[in-house]
Amino acid sequence: MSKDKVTSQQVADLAGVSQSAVSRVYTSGASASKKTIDKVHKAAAELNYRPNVLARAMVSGKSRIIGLVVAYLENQFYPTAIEKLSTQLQEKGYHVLIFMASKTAGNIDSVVEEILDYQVDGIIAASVALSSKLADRCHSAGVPVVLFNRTQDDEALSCVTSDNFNGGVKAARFLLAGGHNKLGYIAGWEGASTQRNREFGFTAALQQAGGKLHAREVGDFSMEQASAATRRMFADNPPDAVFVANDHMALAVMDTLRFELGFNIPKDVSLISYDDVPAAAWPAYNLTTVRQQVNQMVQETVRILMEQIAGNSLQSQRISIGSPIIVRGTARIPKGWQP
Amino acid sequence: MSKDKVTSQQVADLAGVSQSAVSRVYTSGASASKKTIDKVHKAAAELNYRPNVLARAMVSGKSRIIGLVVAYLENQFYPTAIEKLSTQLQEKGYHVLIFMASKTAGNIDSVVEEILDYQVDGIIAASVALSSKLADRCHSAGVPVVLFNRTQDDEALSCVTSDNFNGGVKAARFLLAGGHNKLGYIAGWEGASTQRNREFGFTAALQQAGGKLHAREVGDFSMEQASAATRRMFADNPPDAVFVANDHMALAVMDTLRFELGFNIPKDVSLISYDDVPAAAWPAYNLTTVRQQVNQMVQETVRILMEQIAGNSLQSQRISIGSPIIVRGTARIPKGWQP
DNA sequence: ATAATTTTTGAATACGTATGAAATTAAGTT
DNA sequence: AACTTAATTTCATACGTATTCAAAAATTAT
Repeated sequence: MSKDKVTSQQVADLAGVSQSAVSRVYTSGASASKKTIDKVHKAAAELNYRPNVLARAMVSGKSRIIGLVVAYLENQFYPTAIEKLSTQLQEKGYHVLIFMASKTAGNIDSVVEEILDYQVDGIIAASVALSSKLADRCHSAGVPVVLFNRTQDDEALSCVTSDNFNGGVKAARFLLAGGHNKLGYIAGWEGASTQRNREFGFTAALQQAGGKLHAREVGDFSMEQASAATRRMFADNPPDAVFVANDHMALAVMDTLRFELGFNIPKDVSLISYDDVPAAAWPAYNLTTVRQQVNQMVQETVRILMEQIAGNSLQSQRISIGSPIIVRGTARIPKGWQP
Repeated sequence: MSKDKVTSQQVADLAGVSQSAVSRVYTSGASASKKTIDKVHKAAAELNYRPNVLARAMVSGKSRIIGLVVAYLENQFYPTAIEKLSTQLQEKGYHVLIFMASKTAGNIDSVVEEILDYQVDGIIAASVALSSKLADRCHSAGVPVVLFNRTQDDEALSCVTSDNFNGGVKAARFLLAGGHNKLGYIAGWEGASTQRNREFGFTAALQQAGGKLHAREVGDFSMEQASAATRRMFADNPPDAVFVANDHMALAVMDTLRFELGFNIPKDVSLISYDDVPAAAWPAYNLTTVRQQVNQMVQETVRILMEQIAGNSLQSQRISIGSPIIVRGTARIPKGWQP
C-alpha cells in the first residue's frame, strides 16, 4: 500500500553526504572515513534503510541468487539436500531460487531459460539432465552449473555424486558374503546416471564373483512402480536377496514384501538399497543401505559454485564422494563382517 | 566467462527498430504492429534474447519473486507443501526464493529483512512467527505476508491453516467413541498456534464428554523428543489411547511403542495424529490421522497472495480448511462408525 | 611551512528495462 | 483531397545502486 522504498539518496540527504558515500559504506572493499560511516549508519537506522539487492545486481552483474532445479521432493533425499544447500549458501550471502521441473522430461530446458532470466550467479541441477544446447547457453552466459546427484557425458558440466559404481559393488559383495546366490535388482529410472552406475557396480561385482543377476525389474524411482516391480519379481522363483536402486523405492519394496506377500526380512529375503534417507533409520524399516554422504556432497557443490563464481575459471570438476555401507537389519550380516 | 548479456538494444539494432519497440513486444498490454512484432521476434531468436527479469523488476517495482521462510524440512509435510506452492506460483509466473530460518527462534526477523532486500512481491512464512515490528515493516513496504500453517494474533497478517481446533475435537470423539477412557496427548512445540489449537479442541471435546486428559507430555515436533515423551508417558499407568500433535512425531511414537516398549497398536493402545503426511499411508505405519488438505491450503495461500499483489488491498484474510479424519489402522474403529 | 602523497568525497555515468509524452504514420470520414 | 481520429513508434527519462574520475581534504615527508 504505502510504498516505502527508502533509497540511498534519502539516507544521503539526511546524513548530509552524497549518494555515493552511502553506497561506499555498504560496499565491502570501498573506503570511507569513520565520521561518514557513523553519520550514514545513523541516518540509515533512522530511516530503516537497506540496500536494494536487485538494483545492486543490475550494476554489479552479481545477483547473489543461485537457481535450483529439482524434479520432485517425495524422496526424502532431496528435501534433506535442499535444506543443507540453502543453509550453506545463505551463510555465504547467497539465496536459492527454486524451480520445479515437472516430471515430464524435456521441459527442463525451458525451466533453465527461466532461471537465466533471473541473472542467477549459478545453477544447481538436482537429478535432472540438461540438453547440451542449454549447457552451452549457461556456459556462454558465464553461469556455472553443477549437477547434483547426477552425471552427464558433457565434459563442460561439473557434477557431484556419490561413488555410485563402488556403492553398487559394495552392495553386491555384502549380499554375496552373506551367502546369497539368487540376487535380484530393482532399477530406478533408466535414464538416470545414478541408476546406471549403481547397477553397473552391482553386476560387475557379481560377474567378478562368477555369478549373474537372477532377476531384474524396473521401479522408476517411484514407490508404486517399485511395489509393482516387487510383485512381478516375487511371483515366480523369487530371489533370496535384492538390491534396490534407492531407499525411497526400498521402503515400498519392504512394505509389499512384508504386508502383501508375507515375506520375512531378512529371514526369507535380504534387502539392501542406496541413499540412507532419514526413514531408513526408523525402526519400522531399519534398512541396510549404502549411504550418500549428503553433507559432503553439499559442501563440494557449494565449493565448486563459489570457486567458479569468484575466479572466472569455468573449468568443470567431477566429484565423487565415498559411499559406505550402513549395516542395519534388512540384510543378513555375513559372519565375521567388518567393513 | 564470455559474458553474453544480450540486451533489448542489441535486438532493436538488429531488427531496425527502437529499444522501446522491443520492450513493447515483450510487455503484455502494450501495442505493436504485426510487422514489428515479427521483426523483433526474428532478431530476438537469432540473438537468443530474453528479457532481464531484474532490470524489469527495477522499473516496474514487481520482481515476480515470492520469499518463502521455512524452518525445517524433516517433517514431510513441508516438502510436500513447498513442491505444490512452487509449482502453482510458477504457473502464475512467480518463483520462490527460499530462506531457511534456523531452528533457534528470534532470528526470524533478520531473515525477513534479507527477504525484503530482494524486493519480493510477497512472503510466505511456513510455521514461523513474525515479530509485529517486522510485520509492520512488510506492511509499510507494501509486501503481503501469508502465514502458512500458523496463526498469530496480529490481525494484519493473513494466515492459512487447517481447522486445528475441530481436528482436535474429531480426534477426541473418535477415540472416545472407540471406548477409550484414558487419553494421553503428546504436544508439539508449545509456541506453535497449531499445537495449541489442536490441544484446545482435543481437551474441549474431552471435557464436554465429562472426561479429562489422563496424561500429557511434550514432544516439541521432534522425533527424538517424541520418543522420550512416549517413554515417560508409558512408564507408569499408561493411557489406552494417544493423540499426537503431528504425524512426524507419531511415527516415532509408534516405533518406540512397538519396538522398544512392546506395545501392540491398536490392541494395547490406540494412536491418532495430525497431518496425513505420505508416510502415514505407508503400510508399515498405516496411521489413523486428521488430514491437513495441503492442496487446498496451498491454493488459498496462492490466491491470497495474488489478490493482494494485484489489488492494493492489504486486507488480511484468515482461512481455515476443513480437516477430515482418515481412518486407518492405528486406532480402534468405533462400532458403526461413519464420518 | 611547503611539497608530495595518500585518503576521502562528490559529480557523473552505467546497468537493462518500462513507460509517459511527443512525433510520426496509418486509417477512416466527409 | 483535405481533415479528423486512431494506431504505432521513438525519445527521453526513471528505477536504485556501484563505480570511474577528478577534485578536495587530510596526512606525511622534506
